[in-house]
Amino acid sequence: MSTSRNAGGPRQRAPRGTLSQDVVLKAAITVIDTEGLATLTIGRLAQDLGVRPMALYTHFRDKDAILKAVATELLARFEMPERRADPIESLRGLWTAYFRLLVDNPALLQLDTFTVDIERAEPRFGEEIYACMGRLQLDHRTAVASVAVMFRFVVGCAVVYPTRRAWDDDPEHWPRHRRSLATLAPETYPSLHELAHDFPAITQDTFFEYGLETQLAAIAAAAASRSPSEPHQIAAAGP
Amino acid sequence: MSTSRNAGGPRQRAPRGTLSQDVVLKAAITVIDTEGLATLTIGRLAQDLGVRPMALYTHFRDKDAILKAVATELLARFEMPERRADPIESLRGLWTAYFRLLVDNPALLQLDTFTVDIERAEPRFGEEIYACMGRLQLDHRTAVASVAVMFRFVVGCAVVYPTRRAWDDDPEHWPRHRRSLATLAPETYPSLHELAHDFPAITQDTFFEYGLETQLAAIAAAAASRSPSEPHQIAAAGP
DNA sequence: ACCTGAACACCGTTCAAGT
DNA sequence: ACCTGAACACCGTTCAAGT
Repeated sequence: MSTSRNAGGPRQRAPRGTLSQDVVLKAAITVIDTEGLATLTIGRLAQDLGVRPMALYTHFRDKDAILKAVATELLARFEMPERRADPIESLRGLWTAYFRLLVDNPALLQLDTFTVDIERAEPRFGEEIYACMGRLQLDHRTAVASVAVMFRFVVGCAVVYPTRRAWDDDPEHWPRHRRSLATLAPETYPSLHELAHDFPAITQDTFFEYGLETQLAAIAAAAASRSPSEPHQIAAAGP
Repeated sequence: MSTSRNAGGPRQRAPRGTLSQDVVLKAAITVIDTEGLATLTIGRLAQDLGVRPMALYTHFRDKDAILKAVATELLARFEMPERRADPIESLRGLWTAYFRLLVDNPALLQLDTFTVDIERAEPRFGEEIYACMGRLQLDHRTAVASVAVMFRFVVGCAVVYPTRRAWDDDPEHWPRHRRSLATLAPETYPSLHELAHDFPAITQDTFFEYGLETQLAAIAAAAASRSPSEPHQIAAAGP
């Protein structure tokens, strides 16, 4: 099951074709997917590949070059959804796909806040997003600001996701949280104390959807106020 | 100007009272504020304090204990704004203060996504936020979801801030960006290509304000639909 | 009680040497 | 051209020893 190529016993010298950029990259991705970015070291990678650490430097200048390649590879996992007739529906699909990409590949956010900039890394994503904005007849400033806000919201959801995802699965988490709220002095913390009786358990995915819908509604409202006679559903992608 | 206590020449043994939890913590904060979290090492800290690395272990169990103390200290920099008559205005002030905390102390986000949970670390913040929600007569579910969305948006803004802040100050950035958009094929990327002519330069702070206002408007709308006869401005914090 | 030297198990990486 | 051993400059940390 392991990709390790050293079967125990005295270690042999690895044959000449053992490594390549692609093989190293695949091994790195495997480590990241199974055990996380923190466990990815040159030594570990060499061990998995049945090779001495220095062998990797023939194929990559340094660890940073490997990480850059990893980021590109993970970004390529983005699945562009089909374009829908309704631009608001298209936006919903696009941003949800982007959210899923970041949540399913948390290493992307750890690697570099810049590499996560899908608008530049995946021009097709930016094109689709701004095509929707155009179909909604939004001016450039409103379009760019809306995209920036949505981008930051999605990044925030994804950053916070790993620590909080465990709460959704732990049936004791919210009861425990309510109990801790109940211990707060009602005089100094009346509002928090009141929440102790009835604290709604909401999942991470629901939080994302709630914020997504709020933002989509704001965009739809801005579009409606701009072209009141023309509902956004029938706006076509003109020349 | 440096806090270093070794004035060159052969190093003397440091006198007995040199270190304390507080002194180590202050030195750690100084390093983080001036040169960032990445440069904070036990060795560097010891050097700044005119002491051998091992001396630190008398006062902190390990580096992680130092980082925890640092996080607490940085969180304590949060400045609670005055409560306003209008709950929406209060929310604006509270979230802006939180945004400023994260942006001025980027180490907070690097330390741990959990420590950044000011709602728990600073109960007064949570209390003020939910007091506003109560004054707006929002049900618990809407209140919790709105707070969660705003929290994630602020975190996203702060995560993205360091890399993008430099763009605001670089007069060549947006022209360069427009030029790179112009190189895209107009047939495959019509919407991006169109943006090349008129790409609005918007600062990080403006992006935050735009999202903040959108979210506040959504909250005000939810409050208005809940108690149509009672504008939120005059809602009092009664029992 | 507090500071230290020596030593250990890790990192990533350079450089010269093998095949 | 590709893989490797030895060595280096870093990490954080344990442990026994100094004062």
